[in-house]
Amino acid sequence: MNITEAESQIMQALWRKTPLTADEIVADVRARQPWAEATVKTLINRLLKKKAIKSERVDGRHQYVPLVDRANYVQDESQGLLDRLFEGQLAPLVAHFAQNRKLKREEIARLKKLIAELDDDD
Amino acid sequence: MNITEAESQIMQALWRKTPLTADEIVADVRARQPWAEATVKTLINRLLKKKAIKSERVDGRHQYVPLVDRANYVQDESQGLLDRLFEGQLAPLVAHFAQNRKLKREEIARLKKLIAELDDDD
DNA sequence: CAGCTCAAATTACAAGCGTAGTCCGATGAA
DNA sequence: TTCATCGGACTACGCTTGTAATTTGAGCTG
Repeated sequence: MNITEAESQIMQALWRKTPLTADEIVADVRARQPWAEATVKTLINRLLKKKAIKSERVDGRHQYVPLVDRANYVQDESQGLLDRLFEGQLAPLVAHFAQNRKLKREEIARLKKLIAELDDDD
Repeated sequence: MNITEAESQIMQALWRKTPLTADEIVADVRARQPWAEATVKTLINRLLKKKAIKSERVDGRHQYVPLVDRANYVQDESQGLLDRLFEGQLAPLVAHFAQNRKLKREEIARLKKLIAELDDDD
């Protein structure tokens, strides 16, 4: 039930806008990836088989809709990374980026604001 | 030159302690994964072929040493995730976790401290 | 020296994946 | 009605990955 890297391009398209026809997916994906049309079609079919998306015939054409939720997917992927590399926690990741000076001033500002709001919320 | 999920277990072992003999790697990895010894050996060899680790014969036995740097690997993986799912930026990731209430009070505190220090540093 | 033992290297093999071409059936045009 | 077209389904194929067994080679043992 795993969505592969390549397949995730199709999901991204559907997450941006739903539903889409096969053509629209192809167009969206091909704007980003140098794949043949047939390749995108294959990916769509694999996702159908995996029940990650579904299709319904709407007057002649197929419309595709995601069945897996983006937030969910993102959560799983992210947590997976944290688990593999950062003992499951977010702070060490942030620390890593901080240490490696991979944070632009603007990002720091955003983070700061975020954290502050968090505090309020909680 | 890609390190797969399974292979990364061997890397983790070597990053924890270097150098290690094949036996030691096997022991370390098998403490975490239910893999046959042969499997771990295979992974070691694939990493050798990929030049992700090297071995040197030290009186009869082979000693294995990582050639790729952990910080580097972590950086690449993390950035990859950010690129794929968060427009390459850290703040959206943190925001995602925040929104999904995946942050424990303690983690928030840690983040807060981190960000504060960052500010100082910078 | 002949065999045994253990580590290292080689080989195996199915499933998944990236990448894509081909086939088939419905729909519209002539 | 026949033919061309087009979208969707099916087939293809080599590479990678997970998982592991088998073979080889070097040193130890008798």
